Order: sequence, then structure tokens, then C-alpha cells
Amino acid sequence: MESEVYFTPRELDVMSVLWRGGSATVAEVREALDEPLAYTSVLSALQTLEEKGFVRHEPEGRAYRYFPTVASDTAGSSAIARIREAIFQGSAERLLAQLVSDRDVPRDELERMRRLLDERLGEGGTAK
Amino acid sequence: MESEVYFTPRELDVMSVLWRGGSATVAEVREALDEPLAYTSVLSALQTLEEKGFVRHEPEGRAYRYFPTVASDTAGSSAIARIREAIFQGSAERLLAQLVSDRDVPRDELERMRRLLDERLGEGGTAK
DNA sequence: GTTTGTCAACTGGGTTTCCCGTAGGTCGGG
DNA sequence: CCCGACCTACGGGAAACCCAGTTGACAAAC
Repeated sequence: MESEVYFTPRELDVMSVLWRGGSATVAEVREALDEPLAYTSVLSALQTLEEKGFVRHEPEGRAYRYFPTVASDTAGSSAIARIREAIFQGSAERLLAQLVSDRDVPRDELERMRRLLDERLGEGGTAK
Repeated sequence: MESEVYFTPRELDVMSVLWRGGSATVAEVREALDEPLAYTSVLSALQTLEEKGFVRHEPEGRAYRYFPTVASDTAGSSAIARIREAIFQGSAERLLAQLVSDRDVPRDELERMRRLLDERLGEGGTAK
């Protein structure tokens, strides 16, 4: 049972970098962030995340290298569930509608998404 | 262009109640919440939301009735965009996969979702 | 071997956010 | 007329967030 996985906006930015690259040092995270944060601010965020158990570190040369300890899918599942419930009142359909209303979702991705639903409908479908 | 729409977990709970019912008094919000909060805590949350411009109120009898000033879809769009970018690295497909991996999405809803994609694919046959 | 520069982690505090206890106001019933 | 039930306003305690300043470790230059 995964307990709560909640990130502050800043923490989410940091986790995003770690998920993207698999791991990173403080300096690497700092560079990857859009907003120009102080070195110590990034460090604090990572320390907080470590305290919460979402990150671990091991020494690398003079620096520390940080690794995520929760999969992005785990965090994603938690976040989606929350949004679906709180904002779309439990409706996955409404959520999808909002998701694809963005005009910058390429056509081939939309096609893959439909295929995904086809498979999902096909698998347990006949079994009711 | 809607600027940032960010809610803390608590604020999201409160907004959820308002979106669900269209409006609510402090007491009504309090009752609708899962966690048993003090009356003044709920009031504070609403006052903060009002300060941020996400809520307005009008007198009703002795009490205030609060109304959301932002549509749930607006908040939803913002939240989804953030999750898609930060957690699923921009992939709407991965987000959908996670969304439908929940086993409690009923079959008929999945079918409506596929139909939604069909329509979306049919409309703009040519890219752009 | 001392000096100097660089890069990293740690410490402490200023600012904001969150939660709730207390105080004060209003209305209806005994 | 006073009491209880309801509401909002105010202010403080605790936690989160962000950062400046400091300390410590290493390496190259002299």
C-alpha cells in the first residue's frame, strides 16, 4: 500500500529532473530547472525529499548523486486519481476530454491512445 | 490567458466541494469534507481562496455563501498540463495509460472515451 | 609544504502558508 | 432580558519554503 505521495510545486520540478535523467547531482538539477534557483534552495528541496523518503543519495566524487526512490508512474497514478476525483468528480471521461483538448497533441499520439483503449476494451471485454 | 491556478491540497478539497454543489456556506463545506476540520480552518481556507481570486461570497441570512470564480475545467486543464509535463515527460499517451490502468473504470466509460478519441481524430483529418 | 581557488554540504533565519483557539456580533426562544 | 446557537474576524503557533553566509574538502600553483 503506497501511502501518500504529495509534492509541492518546487519538489515536483526537482523530481521531474530526476525521473527524466534517472539521477542527478545538485548542480545538475539546478541547471535543468527552468527557474534560476540558488544552489542551496535546490539542496534543501532534495534534503526534504530525502527526509520524506522519495529520494536517496550516494557519494560521487566530491558530490552527492541523488536517485528517485519512487517511480514516476506511482506518483502519476496518485496525482491522476486526485485530480479525477477532486476536479472531474470521478469522471475519467471528462479528464480525457480535457487532456485531448490541447491542440498540440500530435495525431499519431492520438492514434496510439485510441489503440490503447482498444486493447483495454478487448482484453476483459467478453468476460463481462 | 489564464494565469497560474494552483491549489494546495486543502484548498483543492474545498474547491471540489464548491464545484460539486455550485456553491456552499462554510458549514456546508465543512460537512462535505472527509477530514474533520475546525470550523475556523475551513473559513480560513475560503478566505485565502477569495484573496487569491478563486472564490467570491455573498451574504445569505447570517452566513456567507461562497461561489467558485474559476471553472473546474480551467483548473483541470492547468493541473493536467503540469502532470503531463513533469511526471509523464509530456506524453499524453503515458498519462492515459495510467488513467485506464485503474481497474474500476467501468466498461461503458471506456467506450465513451474511445468514441471521444474517434471524434477527435475524425474532425481535423489533416494535421494542423 | 604553504597558498589560493573551486566546488560541495551544512547552518540559521526571514517569509509565507496552514490550522485553530478566542473574541465579538446577531438572531430566536424561554 | 438573557441564553444558547450560529456566524465571521483576529491573531498566534507550527510547519514549509527559500536563501545568504559559513565551513570543509580537494587540487593546482608557487
